[in-house]
Amino acid sequence: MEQATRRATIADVAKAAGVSKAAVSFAFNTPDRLNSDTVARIRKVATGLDYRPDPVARMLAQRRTQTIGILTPQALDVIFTNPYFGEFSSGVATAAEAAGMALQFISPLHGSLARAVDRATVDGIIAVGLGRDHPEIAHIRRSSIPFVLVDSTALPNEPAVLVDDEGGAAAAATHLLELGHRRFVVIGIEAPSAGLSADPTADPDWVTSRRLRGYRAAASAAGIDIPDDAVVVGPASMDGGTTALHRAWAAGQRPTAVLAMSDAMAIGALRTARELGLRVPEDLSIVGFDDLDIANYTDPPLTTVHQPNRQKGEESVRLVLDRAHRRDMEPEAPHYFATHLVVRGSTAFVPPSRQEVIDDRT
Amino acid sequence: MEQATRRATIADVAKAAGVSKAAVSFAFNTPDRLNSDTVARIRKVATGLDYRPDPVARMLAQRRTQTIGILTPQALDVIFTNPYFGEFSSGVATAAEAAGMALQFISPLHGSLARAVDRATVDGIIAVGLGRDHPEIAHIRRSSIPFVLVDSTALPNEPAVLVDDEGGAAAAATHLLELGHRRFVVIGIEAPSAGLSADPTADPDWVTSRRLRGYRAAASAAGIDIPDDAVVVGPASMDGGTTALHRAWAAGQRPTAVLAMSDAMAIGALRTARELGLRVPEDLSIVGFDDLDIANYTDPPLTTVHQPNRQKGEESVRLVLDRAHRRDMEPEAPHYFATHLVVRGSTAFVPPSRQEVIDDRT
DNA sequence: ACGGTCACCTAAACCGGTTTGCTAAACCGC
DNA sequence: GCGGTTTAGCAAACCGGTTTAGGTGACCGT
Repeated sequence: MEQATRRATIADVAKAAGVSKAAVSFAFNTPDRLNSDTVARIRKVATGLDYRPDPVARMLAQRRTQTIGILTPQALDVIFTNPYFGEFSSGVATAAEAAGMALQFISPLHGSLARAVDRATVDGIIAVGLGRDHPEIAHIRRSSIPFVLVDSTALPNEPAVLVDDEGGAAAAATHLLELGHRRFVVIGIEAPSAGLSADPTADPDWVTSRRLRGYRAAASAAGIDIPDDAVVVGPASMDGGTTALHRAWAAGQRPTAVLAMSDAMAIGALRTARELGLRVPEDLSIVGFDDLDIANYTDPPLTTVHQPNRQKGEESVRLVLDRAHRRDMEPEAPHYFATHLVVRGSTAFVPPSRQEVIDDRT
Repeated sequence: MEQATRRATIADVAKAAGVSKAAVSFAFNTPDRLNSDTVARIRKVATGLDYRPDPVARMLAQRRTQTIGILTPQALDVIFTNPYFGEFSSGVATAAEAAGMALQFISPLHGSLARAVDRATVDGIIAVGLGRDHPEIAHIRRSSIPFVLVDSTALPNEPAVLVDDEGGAAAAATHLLELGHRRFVVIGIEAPSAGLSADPTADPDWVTSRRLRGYRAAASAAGIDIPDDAVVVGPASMDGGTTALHRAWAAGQRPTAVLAMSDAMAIGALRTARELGLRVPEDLSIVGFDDLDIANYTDPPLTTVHQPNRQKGEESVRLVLDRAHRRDMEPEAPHYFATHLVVRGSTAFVPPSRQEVIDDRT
């Protein structure tokens, strides 16, 4: 009784309907080429056989996959719990869906990004946060798959989606300086596969370097120095933020304000502050970066640098699709988005009491 | 000068190396079948030509895609910003990576989940949160792609990953009852495409129904009633939680405790409490559900029902891969995970002052 | 009655790999 | 020096669609 349950192929439908494979294909893809009665008949037979064209065969024949890939140097399990990525991907998804494109995530497979790229069946790649030191950039390039770089200035002649990191960072620092703060701790994002390089700012293209330049530019304009030992880094997560600030505190840092390079880390810092018995913003000001949805829901609500996360995602697919369609390869200028400070509740004037504490430290 | 930049195919490599296509294929996949010198030569030629086997052609020939799909009835843009999904997907990614599987997201394409399923090139599907009312379940079934249901009791005879929703919910309610609370507001998750059905508990399989049963079971065991108008629903987001609690308040509800069915909504409720001038937990207790990472970072830290989000993801891929490999289709029992209450700082004894407020209401 | 159009449909090539016989040569023991 | 077994590699079928280049017959005007 039990059928062999092999799916019906286009040949089965053709035979059953007494037409050629081509006719069946036409019936679905370009029905205008067929008599409408024939189309109806073929469609009916197809439905009866529960025919569903094999998407893989279709991809091969058409040489396009209708899929775009999001590539990240970090493993997916960390990516998916990073709300910044969530918002960015959300933007990607919006635009991809509008364009009828499916979405695939490309991340190191057994540790190798190159292998993952080779196995990816995509028409275009959106590569997020690839530093100059990532050799896979060259690999992607050679693969001749259109791509766009996000948050990376590593390849100035390739299409890219960027934000004004330095400007945003400067605005954050300036805000704190205007509130009277002079002693900062900076919480940076560690490079993904930075490997052994102890210096998080070794790569001048890495986001931490860019934002740090912004902080320092504003500070030095006010005659203030942000020394290297006031900079701590960690993974861009809440836990990373908590740990980083604890580490700075343990190392003797007694800031009145914290400049965090991501909201997730800022939320972590918020917790460290509680654990240290510091009230925010009365005892310690904290400003984040990203302006995640959740920045509005913390207590106090987070002062942070806004960047258009979802919009960056949408723009990325626009660029990569653009490039996939007209392959003329004219080098496109990087697309820069503006950033701006959003002042909420986590920053305040520097308290005189804390000022003493600062002078206390040796 | 400029090459035609067509990628080298296996035929090109074969010709250049003076061997057959089969030999090239063997050189990469089953080198044992060839003389090792030949393998080396072929590999060298391939490298020289920058040959990279077309993954699509390979999929077609092998009839497997090495990809698993995560299917959701909601659009991807909402999924990606839902931290519960993030943690679940994180678990999926971990196990998928270990198995060498790529990950694809399947969500309604131009509004149609069925169309999205038909276009998906996956070896297995992990379907999250599909209610009994989703007709696409039948579609997936017919498609003969192995699948596993997550958070859905709609198909008792199919492999599924579930948690003890009722038990967890009962534990949450019991905890509050023991703290003396008697007046609750329940914040539920609205059904995705519930459509016009005003009643969020219309579908007894829907997560909101399951958890509500748990809350009510515990309450009625204590002789307490949770009336329908103490139940408000919204999307499972922070904003959904904020709005829902505001709506309940506006409708005259004056609870001493809030039972939220997701941590995201609980965080939203936390904000509503602040906006209403209520301190948590002094004036209002709030307990969430999910035990997201962030539940540890709110102020106060969130009392919530723990469920193993990542583990559910990992188990899902294990089940679906299992089913894909040995296709014997023996119906497997649903896999249930336990839940348990995690008491943190957002719940406390009901305050006498608030008790008066309650008696105040008309 | 005949060449020309047009509408409709087909045969066959193609996409780029994998896999299944099968053959030819080398090796082997006796 | 002969049958039997390995070893190495090839040709061709195959996966399941799409697409191109015709072919067939009906209709049409003259």
